[in-house]
Formats: sequence, C-alpha cells, structure tokens
Amino acid sequence: MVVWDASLILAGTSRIASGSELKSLRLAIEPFDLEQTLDGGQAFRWHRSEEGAFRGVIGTRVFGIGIDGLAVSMTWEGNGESDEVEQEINDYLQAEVDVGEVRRVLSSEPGFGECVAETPLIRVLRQDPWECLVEFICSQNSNIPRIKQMIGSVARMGRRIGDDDWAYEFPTVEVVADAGEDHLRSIGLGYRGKHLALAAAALVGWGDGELTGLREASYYEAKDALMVLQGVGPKVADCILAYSLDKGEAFPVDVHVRRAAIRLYGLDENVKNESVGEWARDRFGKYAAWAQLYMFRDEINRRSVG
DNA sequence: GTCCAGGGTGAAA
DNA sequence: TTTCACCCTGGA
Repeated sequence: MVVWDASLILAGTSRIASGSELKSLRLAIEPFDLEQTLDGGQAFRWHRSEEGAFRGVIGTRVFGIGIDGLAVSMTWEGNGESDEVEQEINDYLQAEVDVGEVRRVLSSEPGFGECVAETPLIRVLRQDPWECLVEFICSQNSNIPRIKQMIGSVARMGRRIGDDDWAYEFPTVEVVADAGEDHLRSIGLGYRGKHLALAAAALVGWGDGELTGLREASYYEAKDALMVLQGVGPKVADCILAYSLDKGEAFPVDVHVRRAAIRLYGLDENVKNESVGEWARDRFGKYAAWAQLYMFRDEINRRSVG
C-alpha cells in the first residue's frame, strides 16, 4: 500500500506561468480520485479531457485539472492572479481538510474502508451553493447523464467564457427566475422546471448572501431553511448542505446509499431515510458526507459488476 | 420498438 | 403516515 507523503510536495509548491492565455500551478494537495470526485455525482459540470484529466468551470473561469506525477496541477484560462486563483481552487477542493484524519476515521469501515485506505481519496467538494442547489433540484428522479444534460442547458443561460460548448458562467438567480417555468421546461427540465422557477423566485427575495450565509448556521437550521424552497426535500437539502455549505454531518440518503447502509451495517430493511441520516451522523460525525460518497460508490460498483 | 429505472418531491388520501 | 403522479432520457 502506497501512502502519499505530503513532505514530498509541500515544500515545493510552485507556480508556473506559461504564457498569458493559459496559466498553471501545482497545488499543495494530495492527489485524489479525480473521476469520482469531479464526475461521480456531486458535481455535474466537469468533462474528461486527456489522460484522466478534466476540464470545467469554477466561478468565472475555465479550469483544467490533472495529476502530474505526485502533484495535482491546475490550468486556467483568462485573467486572474495566481494567488487569487489558488485560493479559489483550494476553497473548491476543501484543501484544508485533514485527509489523514478522514482516512483514520473511515478506513476501518466495513465494505468501503479498504478503498479509503488504499486508493486515492474521493473528496467532498465545496461548490457554489446556488449552482449546487440547481444541480440537485434537477437530480430528482433522474440519472447522472441526464442531470449533466440539464445542468449544461441551464449553464448556457449564463455568460459565455470559452470556446467549449459547456464553457459558461453559471447564470444568476435573477436570470433563472426571469426565465420562468416554461423556458426551463423547454430546455429539458421537465416538471423540475416548475420547482426551479419557484425556488429561484423565492431566492430573489432572500437577502444578499443569505444562501451562502447558511455556511454559518447549524446543520438543522440550514436544512430547515433550504427545505422551504420548492423542489428541495430532505435528500436534496442534504446534498446542498454537504457539497456547498460546509455541513460535513449531512448524509444524503438516496436509494443507493440506503441499500448500502442496509447491506453493510445490517440496518432494518424498513428503516426510514431520516433514521439512516441520524445513524450516519452518530457513526461518522463530521465526516458523514465523505462516508456517503464511498457508500454510494460501493453500491454503484456492486450493481455494475452484477 | 418497448420497457424500465433513474442520487425524490409535493400533494392528496 | 403512506401513496402516487410527474417530464423525459439512457440503457437493456
């Protein structure tokens, strides 16, 4: 088993300017599972480029991300000082999380612990709350390919920032609210178009920064606040809380994670989803969201194998 | 071509 | 508390 040694890289964090259009930097972060982290069902706007690298949009810029030897390297197009961009990336990847502790907490768990110990870590992202909210309102009763398609369509309502057909800044709450249900249906959201239109309209009335401000609220306070919005039930709320609002104790319970919990831990077949969440918070604490990604993956792998 | 399930939610029973 | 419709698409 190879355990990544932070000392190999931390001392040598370097910035490499390669011309004015495409810049790059290496991050002081342990290499992680890019595919499962960026394209495994918590974010829907990353696209595989070459050799296991991905490209996508964070905020107002198009980024590329790949593993370069023992380091994670990023490229970006357009403006932005290295320090500022590095801060933005570290924020998105939650670089400050002590992954050693995540391993300690999760590596002895049944079923997925071995995976935590011996393979690159799947990270919980820290996405923009509004974008994350749209993603998971669209996720209901759908599958990942379709979610990506819907999110791509919504993204195209934003400002174009690159040549690729997905290279758009995510549209603002106001733009989506003004578009309305009919337009959202017309771009393929189905009945979710109604939910998103109503949620966006409600959010327009929220105070400036009120949604992102839920990062400062408690888990239960923030969850109650989100569930006021149309199309946001307990599962979608937990996804937003886990993947954008710093709530590590959030444990989104979907059909797959539910099956995994029953299979791996012997929970009752008829257990309520809410009880599964409480069980997970009790067992995993602030790393429940991380555990959830592994349990989801474990169940999906199991089904794809047969 | 048909059929089914898809990272659920809201409304009605 | 439980049941059911809901838009539409990818995969079998």
